[in-house]
Amino acid sequence: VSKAGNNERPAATRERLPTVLDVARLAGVSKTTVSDVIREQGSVAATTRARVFEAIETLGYRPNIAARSLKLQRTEVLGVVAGDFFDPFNAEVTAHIEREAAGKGYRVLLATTGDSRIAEASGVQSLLEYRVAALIFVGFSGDARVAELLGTGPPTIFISYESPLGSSVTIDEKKGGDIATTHLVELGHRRIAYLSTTFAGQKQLDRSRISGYRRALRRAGITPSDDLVLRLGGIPGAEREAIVHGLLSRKDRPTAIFASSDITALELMGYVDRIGLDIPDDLSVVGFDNIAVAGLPRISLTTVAQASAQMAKLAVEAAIARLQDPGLPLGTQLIQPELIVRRSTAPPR
Amino acid sequence: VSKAGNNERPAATRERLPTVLDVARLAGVSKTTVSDVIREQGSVAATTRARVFEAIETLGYRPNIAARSLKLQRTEVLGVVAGDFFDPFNAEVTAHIEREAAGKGYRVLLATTGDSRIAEASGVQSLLEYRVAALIFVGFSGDARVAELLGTGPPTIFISYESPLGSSVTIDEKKGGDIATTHLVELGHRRIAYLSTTFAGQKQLDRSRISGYRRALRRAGITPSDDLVLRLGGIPGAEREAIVHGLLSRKDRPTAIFASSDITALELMGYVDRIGLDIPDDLSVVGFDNIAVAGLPRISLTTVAQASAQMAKLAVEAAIARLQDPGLPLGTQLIQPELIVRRSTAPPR
DNA sequence: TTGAAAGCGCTAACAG
DNA sequence: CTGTTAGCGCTTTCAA
Repeated sequence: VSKAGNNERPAATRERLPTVLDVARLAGVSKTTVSDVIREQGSVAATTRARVFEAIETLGYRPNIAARSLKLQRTEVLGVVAGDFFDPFNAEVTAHIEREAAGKGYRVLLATTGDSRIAEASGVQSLLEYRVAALIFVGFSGDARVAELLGTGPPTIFISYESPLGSSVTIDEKKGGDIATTHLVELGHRRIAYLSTTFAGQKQLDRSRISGYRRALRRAGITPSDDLVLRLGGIPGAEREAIVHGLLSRKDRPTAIFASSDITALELMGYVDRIGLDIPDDLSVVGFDNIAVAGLPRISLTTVAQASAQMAKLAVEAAIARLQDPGLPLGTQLIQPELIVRRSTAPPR
Repeated sequence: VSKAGNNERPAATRERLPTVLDVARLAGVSKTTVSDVIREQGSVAATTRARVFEAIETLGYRPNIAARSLKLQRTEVLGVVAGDFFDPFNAEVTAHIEREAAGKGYRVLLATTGDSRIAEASGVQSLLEYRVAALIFVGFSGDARVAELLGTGPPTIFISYESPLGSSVTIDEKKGGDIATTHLVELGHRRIAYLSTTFAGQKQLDRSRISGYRRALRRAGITPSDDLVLRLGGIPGAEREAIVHGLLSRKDRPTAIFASSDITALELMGYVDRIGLDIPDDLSVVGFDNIAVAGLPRISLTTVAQASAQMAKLAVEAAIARLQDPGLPLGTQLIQPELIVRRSTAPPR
């Protein structure tokens, strides 16, 4: 890390930015008129308007949003709380939320939690201090402190979570777990394991997917075994690999694994490759999310697709709808999961 | 998409949130005292303080940041302008920026551009209206309109870009292009192509990496050929594949390709797999960025690493330093690129 | 140790 | 069609 200074003149002490008053003076009108021109409201004579625009231009005037929000008692900012962006699913959803929000004139204020409940709670607290117009959770731990904060908060939308605290946009998680497992059952697998590495917080999500997994097994006449359910959230990487290694070394090792997310499936594939087992010949793997990389030929992961763009769109729309009509009832928008069959699954041999 | 309403009572009309004044009244003190307690300033008697805290608690009071910023004439918000999050490199850097900023008491206000200059300009404009304390660009198009906006703006830090408009945190792009190409040369390759799909905006970055590529070729006594430089930014996917297919169908086809980013390399690998060529036996591929998936066994992409966490940290630190001392000279923090050799490169056969 | 009052930049009555 | 004025919630002199 080297450092190359350059000889730019240091920025002069930051002078005050121009205000409506400055513009008004320069244009020879009152504050109100300037305000009206900016907001395209009231009726201002064309010539006056032109002068105002000119003044704005020459001064480089930019409205101060903080002052406006203070007066208006509302903001056009959406608070987004997301786990982290190392799971591309979160990043993709957040990107779509931002695009969607920007299209509707809203900005996104971000708080990532890095899978820490403390960070989650303090992030939410902070977003609330900014008086965000609405809050969108891209995944939620269910933390009680956060729930309490939300009580007096703005409209809240949960993605991939359901709670009476707000509206939800989620796929049918249980059904997702079911179709993934059913796919494996139909291929002829009997010993099917479940693997999750989602952080300790994401309990609800884990539970729904597992219950779908169990339902599918039972329907096929297979008794679910707790032995085959590995929840490795919060466990460090090396230890995780050892546990998976253990699972795959048993004489009655599973012939298929349903991973609770693509990122988990990818991690698993790494372990499996290192052990020297072949996917799908020795082991079938199904993921969940259908992140972009899952479709790469090298990966070709069979997975349950969540339409991230659609979910983001619905979440933003729901947030704004609740904003415009606070009386709107809460509800859940349930998206249908879709199985994407690729080459990581095959009949057991 | 089905919709399940539930019977929650609709939120009552949003009553005004409590203010310092409400707290003051309840605690039987003045606004000033409340303010002092909150900001842990001045000297307030312990008993008074306790009463104030109690009032805050029962009222569920939360300071209004907009009002505070208006008074203080500053915010603790960092504006982040990023291309999009479909390139995991951007997502990773942004995630690190957010973590780093949060640790220092700053929030991140986001504007993604989706590779559109219009979105970039309007996003910056909007962030400036929010009076962000500093701006961090995760990649920049170099657009002149934006440059103009920045003239009167807050401290600006560019990641992966250099400009007199602000400070920079970037790896030595030219050297990166050089070491990637040199690696291929040393393996014995002579016909080495360059491929980029970065959006039309990212010219500077493309240019630096290409110039490193050319330098390495010349050093090896190879004359760079424009024929082998493919810049496919802005060209739709199907057409791209056809062009790459064309390149790889020539009788004197290249035996190696240096891709300007991992995401481009991944895309390329997909095309190559579909053509039926083997990597690395028929074609060596080097990427740039070292995003998380590049290390997956299935991908095992040789690449030039950019330390995204470090870059984010330096960018946030630089931003805050400039905030605290506006007289600080601009400068570039140059990070050294590092070649990560994996299994996508081998000698030509 | 506490309180009164002014003002940050903006919008919205309400007059003229 | 334009201007005056009050006030959003907060911090900060300056007095008491």
